[in-house]
Amino acid sequence: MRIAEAAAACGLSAHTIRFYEKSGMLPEIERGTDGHRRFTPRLIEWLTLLYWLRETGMSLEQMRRFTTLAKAGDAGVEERRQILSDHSATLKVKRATLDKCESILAIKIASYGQNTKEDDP
Amino acid sequence: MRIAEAAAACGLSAHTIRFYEKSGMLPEIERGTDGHRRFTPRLIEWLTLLYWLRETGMSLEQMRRFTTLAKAGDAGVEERRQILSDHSATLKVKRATLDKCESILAIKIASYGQNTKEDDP
DNA sequence: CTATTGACTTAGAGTTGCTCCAACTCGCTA
DNA sequence: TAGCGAGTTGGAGCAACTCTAAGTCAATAG
Repeated sequence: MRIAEAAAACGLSAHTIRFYEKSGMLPEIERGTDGHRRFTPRLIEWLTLLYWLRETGMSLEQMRRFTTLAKAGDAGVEERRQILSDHSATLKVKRATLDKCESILAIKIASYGQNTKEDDP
Repeated sequence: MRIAEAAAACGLSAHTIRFYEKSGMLPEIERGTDGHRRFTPRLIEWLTLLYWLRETGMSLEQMRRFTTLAKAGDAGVEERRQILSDHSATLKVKRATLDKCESILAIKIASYGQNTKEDDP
């Protein structure tokens, strides 16, 4: 699999995949005789996980740490679990933020019917 | 109200408030004889709304547009409503993203018990 | 057998949205 | 009058992309 296909499969752009590689967030990627990257299904899965982590706000720093642990094998499994469950906790907070904002928006939108001066400074 | 209090009240930092002002996302702010900004309750409300919009991912560009419309008064009320309801729709998408990621995390975390090789590249 | 097309490569500049720093002013207390 | 604390400004720095320029390589078209 080449980079364009990989990008389509995992959700990241080709640019971002290269950027992630350079930033040390990916395992070594094999190259073909043409020097182009070749992506295995395993790697696509990894990229897809990174996509979701990033999409929900994990920092590159955290993702780098996570990758480093994964490369180290069994030793880091406990910290890896910790990182993921911490992230899961922050998702709950983010959801509460969305909910709060939605209710503010609903009130605000409703107020426009009554009172067009609502926003004036 | 001075900038520090305003920051505490709306959730934005003093730095960010100044930055938003310079970027044209706030109405004119009065100054005291000392040249310091004075914040009215009205303005605090406005800042609080911006805080929630930004916190949930609205771009500064959108927020600038929204402010411009608000300054224009009644004329822009329809577009303002549109901006807010568009944003509300993107919040629903974001929530779906969070949910999806949470379920991926749950599966991943569970898999660490069974199979510590799970992540290896 | 060249020539062009298209997908890839790299290094590096640009963008967004802050965040912090340096150097300054002002009003106030001691 | 000296120092403190809260504010002021312009500008540098940072994260996480995102895009551009200039080039390589393989394959097909003429």
